[in-house]
Amino acid sequence: MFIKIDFTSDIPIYEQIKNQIIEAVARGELQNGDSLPSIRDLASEISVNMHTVAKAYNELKDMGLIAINKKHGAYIAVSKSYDKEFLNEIIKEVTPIVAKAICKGMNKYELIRLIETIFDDFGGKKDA
Amino acid sequence: MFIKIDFTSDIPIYEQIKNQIIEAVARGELQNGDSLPSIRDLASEISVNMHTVAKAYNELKDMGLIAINKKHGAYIAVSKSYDKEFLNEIIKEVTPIVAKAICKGMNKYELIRLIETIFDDFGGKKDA
Amino acid sequence: MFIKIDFTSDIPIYEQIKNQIIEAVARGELQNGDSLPSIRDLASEISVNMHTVAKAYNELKDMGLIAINKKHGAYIAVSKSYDKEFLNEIIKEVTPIVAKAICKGMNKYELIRLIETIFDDFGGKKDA
Amino acid sequence: MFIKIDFTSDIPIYEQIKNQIIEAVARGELQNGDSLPSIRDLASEISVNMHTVAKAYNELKDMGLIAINKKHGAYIAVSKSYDKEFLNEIIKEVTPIVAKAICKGMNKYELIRLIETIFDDFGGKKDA
DNA sequence: GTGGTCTAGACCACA
DNA sequence: GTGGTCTAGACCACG
Repeated sequence: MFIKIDFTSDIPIYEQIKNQIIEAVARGELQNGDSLPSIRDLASEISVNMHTVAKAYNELKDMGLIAINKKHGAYIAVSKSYDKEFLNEIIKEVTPIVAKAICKGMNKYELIRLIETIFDDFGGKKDA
Repeated sequence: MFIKIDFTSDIPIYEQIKNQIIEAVARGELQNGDSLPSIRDLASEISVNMHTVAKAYNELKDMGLIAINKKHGAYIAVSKSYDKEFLNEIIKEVTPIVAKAICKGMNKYELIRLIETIFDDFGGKKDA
Repeated sequence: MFIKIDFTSDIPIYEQIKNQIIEAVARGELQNGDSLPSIRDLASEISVNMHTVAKAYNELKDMGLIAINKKHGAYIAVSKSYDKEFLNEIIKEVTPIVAKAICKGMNKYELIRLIETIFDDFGGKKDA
Repeated sequence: MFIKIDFTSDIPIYEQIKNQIIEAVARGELQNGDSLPSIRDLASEISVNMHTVAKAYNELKDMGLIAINKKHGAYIAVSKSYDKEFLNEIIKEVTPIVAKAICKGMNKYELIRLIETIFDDFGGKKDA
């Protein structure tokens, strides 16, 4: 499986798992219907506890990115729609980063270029 | 003072202090040489522990945003220059957010517009 | 057959089957004597395990909604009478929902209107 | 403390904790700002594991009923507003119960009386 | 075989 | 002293 944990990072393990799955979906590597490894399988593969993987999966479920059931385990099921609440969340997350960039003298076009590059690295063709 | 803590948020208090100071600098409200309240004053004003304010100030110092000395206390001392390391940090922070936005169906131009708006809200004139 | 399973839901499948049959009876679509599909037929139709359908049927039998025999299979056999025990069960189920609604600021008349609407959607004429 | 767990019930312990707190809020016994026992205290008091209480508290937080922070622990912080999503959730929960009642021959007015009684038991004066 | 719940006990960050 | 994260290992319900 594609997930790599950095045990020295101060980002919680479950967050790392979550992020890597989100990024795989953004990259198009995981598509609707694709199934994720079972909680126990992934846990043993990356040498973490079952509960840690379970927490990641549950938060992905809450985000509307995957569905979980006992028959098929966890699989990608993206509900593609962003509401005002989601936008506010994004804004809250991005604002301090933008502020930091401004403080360090980054200008608008440099920042936008950066975002664009990151976006395109996910396979921006989809939206070109 | 301009700092408002949301004790309900799950962003740590020291992080909230840090962010609000960063944002005040980005907005131009705080400029090089402006002095920050003393640790004890700010702590008592916003009803938090001195350690908490100290932690925020120390991290701001490490970021190169403020300087601290016994004579003048803490004051803004921005070194407006970003190196590759800083860029990598920004990228690491922004990447999962961009991925999340893509998963939820946001396209590149919507995302860029969002960033632009946030940027401009800080008083983008400086860099236009 | 009229049953649709949502494999994404976290309501167990056997519960979904049960609920949909109960609701069909409430709507009057299924009436006393009407026969239900055989366990294997329904199972294959909605692509679930036979055990799952059997569990749903058994619970419906325990509720006094259907009867099962080898000759006719499962058929609707409602005993329209509720005792104190049934009332207590209903109360236990409804209480936390009412409490939640109150916490969220719903008032009595809003709640009652909601229940009335749900009731009428089942074809309230029968009891008006 | 007021929480009583039924270890023989098939309702998960964390759900029982959640419900009892919701009901205490609905009854007005717990009001905005009132603090809940710390996770560990409540856990030891009702003889369950820390994590079980933590799960209950976290779900209450997600529901917008309590806030949690390290300074004050958990305390009531109701966000009183119900949106369409909340209504849909209530409807989904109530519908099968109403259907069951109809099947058993309950009529609309009996059902409404029942709901009214439950509502009033929470101290309906607030909304009279 | 799948996830869900629960326990016991540990360590850490925040305040 | 508070909650947050993580581990190890158990039992159960669902399918």
